[in-house]
Amino acid sequence: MGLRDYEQPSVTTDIVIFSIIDDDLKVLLIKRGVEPFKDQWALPGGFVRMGEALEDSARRELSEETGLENVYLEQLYTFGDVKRDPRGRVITIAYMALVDGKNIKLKASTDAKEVKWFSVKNLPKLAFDHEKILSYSLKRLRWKFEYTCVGFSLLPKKFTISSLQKIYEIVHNKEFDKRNFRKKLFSLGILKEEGMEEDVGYRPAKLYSLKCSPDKVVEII
Amino acid sequence: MGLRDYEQPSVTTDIVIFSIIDDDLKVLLIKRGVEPFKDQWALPGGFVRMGEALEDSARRELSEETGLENVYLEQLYTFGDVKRDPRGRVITIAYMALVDGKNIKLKASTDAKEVKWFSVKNLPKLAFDHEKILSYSLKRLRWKFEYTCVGFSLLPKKFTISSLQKIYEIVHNKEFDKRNFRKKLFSLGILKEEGMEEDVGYRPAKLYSLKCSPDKVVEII
DNA sequence: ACAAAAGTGTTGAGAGTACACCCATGC
DNA sequence: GCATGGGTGTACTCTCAACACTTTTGT
Repeated sequence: MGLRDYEQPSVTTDIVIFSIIDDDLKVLLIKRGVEPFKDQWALPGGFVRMGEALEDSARRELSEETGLENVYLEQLYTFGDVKRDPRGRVITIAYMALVDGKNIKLKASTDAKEVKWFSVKNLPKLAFDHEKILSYSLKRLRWKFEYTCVGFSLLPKKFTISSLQKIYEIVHNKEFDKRNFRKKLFSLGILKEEGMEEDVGYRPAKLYSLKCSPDKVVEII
Repeated sequence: MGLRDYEQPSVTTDIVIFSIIDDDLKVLLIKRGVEPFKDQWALPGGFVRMGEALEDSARRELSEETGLENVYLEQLYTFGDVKRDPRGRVITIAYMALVDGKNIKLKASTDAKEVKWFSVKNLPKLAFDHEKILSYSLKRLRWKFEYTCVGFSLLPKKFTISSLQKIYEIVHNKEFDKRNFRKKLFSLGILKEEGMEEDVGYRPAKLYSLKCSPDKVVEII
């Protein structure tokens, strides 16, 4: 029996890009330039090309909106409700990316009139089932923060302990004790010393980098 | 721009059905009755129908092979390598089901010549990328066992503490201390008393049921 | 009385939590 | 010398791990 004996749905990838900007957890949204949902905010995404692996499709979207490559990217979940797209049956594979917010220049792409960071505390109404996708990603993000090193991906390669602590405080929306946070991190043996900060207007902090993969399972908090 | 302006891949669901039978972790495989990979073992699966939600497709496969409904089912991951199917571009959404091994009558379905439980320690060569899918599921299974109540889904509604402990020992392939295991479980407050075993040839044990959802996050071990 | 599995407590070690002060630098 | 964030130690609590014997039932 051949493949064409079955009707085929369309397949897209959508990508939830998180970053920390101005001490706030933000997500990147685009304003749609085409129907359906023209002029509404939505997650960046697009059709998977025939010869393109799923992750490559997500990376392509990511790069089109942010110009970034080599960032942390993980497949989240596949959403395939029959009526999630008014054009017909469209199944979407959602990805989550974590990027270092500094040094990103946003560029509006072909399908998007506008590209903007939104605080997760203050989101607009979203197209399709993107609210569902986003709320799922937020759960996953918080959860992965506790059990893995993914949080480090929101920072530059070399970072200070207190910048890392701030990231954790923002994502979990609560404060941690400085001494306990440092003690825990050092005890995990995942940090490598990388010299000192320079040219800051106060006592320079030590810089560290991550020795292990961001996916490594460790209980950070 | 319409959906048909893009070539469309085919979409299937595959399902990894785990059970504990004869004190061993088993997975259900079918022997394929059609090309490609005719006569090779594979995970049960099939094309997603146009008006069918993804999870419904997986439940349909599950029911076709085992006759079971209302079992624990979770979406795992979506595999979409360009060359994973020799017929063309086929993206598959993998699901994992956990079933109580007793009282299952297997039935060969239309696409399958044979249906059989295999020990995860002794698997045959599998069709497509099903070895990758299976190895991913095993990781996820062990991991979910530690952090959630999913393990209970491998048992009947009412179970004894020692049958539960045995499940955990089989999945993690190591032994646990009886007193510590019981203490931990009781301290979680997720068990409800359900009377006693009857007609066993030794001291009857108390029966319990699970008060919470199998997905509830608790550190069991 | 014996076989088979059920059920039960204590102790020691290690991890987590709470808590406050001095230090290095730039201006 | 002062403002800014960097860096450090201790005591208490709680959880986890190790460990062996008595109880109940059927035969």
